[in-house]
Amino acid sequence: MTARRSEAPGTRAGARGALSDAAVARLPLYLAALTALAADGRTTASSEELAAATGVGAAALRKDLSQLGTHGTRGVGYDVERLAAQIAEELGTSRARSVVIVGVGRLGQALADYDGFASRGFRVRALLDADPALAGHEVAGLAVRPVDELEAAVAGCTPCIGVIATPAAAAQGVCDRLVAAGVRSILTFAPVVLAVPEEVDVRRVDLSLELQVLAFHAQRRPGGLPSPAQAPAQAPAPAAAGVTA
Amino acid sequence: MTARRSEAPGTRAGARGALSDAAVARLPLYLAALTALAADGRTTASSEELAAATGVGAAALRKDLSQLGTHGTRGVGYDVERLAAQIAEELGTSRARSVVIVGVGRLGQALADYDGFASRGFRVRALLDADPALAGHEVAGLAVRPVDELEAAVAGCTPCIGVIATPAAAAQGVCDRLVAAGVRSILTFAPVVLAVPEEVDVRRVDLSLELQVLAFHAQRRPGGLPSPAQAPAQAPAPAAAGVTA
DNA sequence: TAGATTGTTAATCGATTAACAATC
DNA sequence: TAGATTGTTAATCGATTAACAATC
Repeated sequence: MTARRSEAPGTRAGARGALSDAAVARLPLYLAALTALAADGRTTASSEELAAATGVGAAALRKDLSQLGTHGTRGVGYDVERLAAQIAEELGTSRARSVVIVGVGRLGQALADYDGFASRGFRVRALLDADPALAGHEVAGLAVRPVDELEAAVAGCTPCIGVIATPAAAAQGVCDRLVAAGVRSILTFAPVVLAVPEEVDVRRVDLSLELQVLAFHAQRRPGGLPSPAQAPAQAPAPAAAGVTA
Repeated sequence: MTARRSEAPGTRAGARGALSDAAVARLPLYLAALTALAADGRTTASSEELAAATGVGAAALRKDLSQLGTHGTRGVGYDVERLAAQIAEELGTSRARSVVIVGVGRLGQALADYDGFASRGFRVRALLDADPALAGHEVAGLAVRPVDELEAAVAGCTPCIGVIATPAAAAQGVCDRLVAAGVRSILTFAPVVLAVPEEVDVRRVDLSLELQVLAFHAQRRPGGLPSPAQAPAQAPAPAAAGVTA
């Protein structure tokens, strides 16, 4: 039941190397699709179905799964329950994982009671904020603690994933403390590049980046933005009006 | 869908083809780094500096910028202000862009007053929610409107980027309405694959996906998760002490 | 000029797609 | 068996890196 990744050197070696980063990022998509299928009472699914449900190519999907060491059945497809369990195992999602959130502004609060975390085995163990006014406040069933208690909070949550939802200026300091406290996995929402030791895994979600990419595409779409029919040449909008319908 | 660039037809054409998706996603990083440098009073920056600040390779960065049609100066580097302006222009960030947010739960609220949006030229024009109890409530200076008014709200916000922050079950319906109302760019936080016509650009941010990817890496990290005990083996710091400098 | 650094090409690396033999 | 669908290989495509000539 443990990670059989470092498997016995007898099993057809070479079959599965490490999954590529791109492949790993697709695993949660497969898992979500399988969960939905299972909820519908489906017991098997073909690579084509899963591909359609996830937006991934069928060939890529089959390759990912085979590298996982799964066993679909030729002529039939994959066993929904079994594959879901296998992916969950692979992702470490079958075990509960602990999370500490630093920064309890609106975003931190939103994350604290985000359904998608709990339903995938993530348990928020502590909420920390530098603002003393917030301390004691209850969010998502947890009392917000002063950031001084970061180390203590992390100690009570191994292995711990740290989530940084502070303003950009505070992020590196918080990151340093998390790392010093032993946290090796960090998800940050602060729009800064965090410096960390090599063994620490940082993933960054930049909300405004996504919007900027959309804006880029919109701008060069044929009828998208460039033709400002009624829009004033440069200055786009007064931004004053109430807009109300 | 040739990425027809509108620029003044005189600038050495042919030099830049369409930027790859990967390159486009790096533009906001460059812009942020340049903004930070400008704030520090720096007037020029080399590709090496920008690479270090963004975590991108210097060669890749130079290639991206040259495809943008920029002009750095050999032996000197890039003009910080000028390059920032050029990238902002390219991203459409220099013009204010309008945004409508559907779903005003915690996440929607967090997005509504996220600094990173406003500071990059995104203006939230309307907040919509299906819950009548929320209607009229003020969030980030805007009154929440009933979702019935979606079409009207979109009409008052061209060109409009739609942000979906509803529960998964509601997402496709909202998406359909946005598309019908003319929205071509959608950012969704709902963990479902949205079906849209080809001309609509959808980007999806899946918060739990990021956490799952972190969990995957943690699980196969040498001292990461597999060892159940407190694993002092590799762990560098005791994690107990106050750590205060 | 001498030193620095870009813009660009060629080489490498990796990921996706297509195809099909294996096999349920 | 006949039909379906996997697992895997080979081909394609794209992105990153290295290197260096151009040139400020």
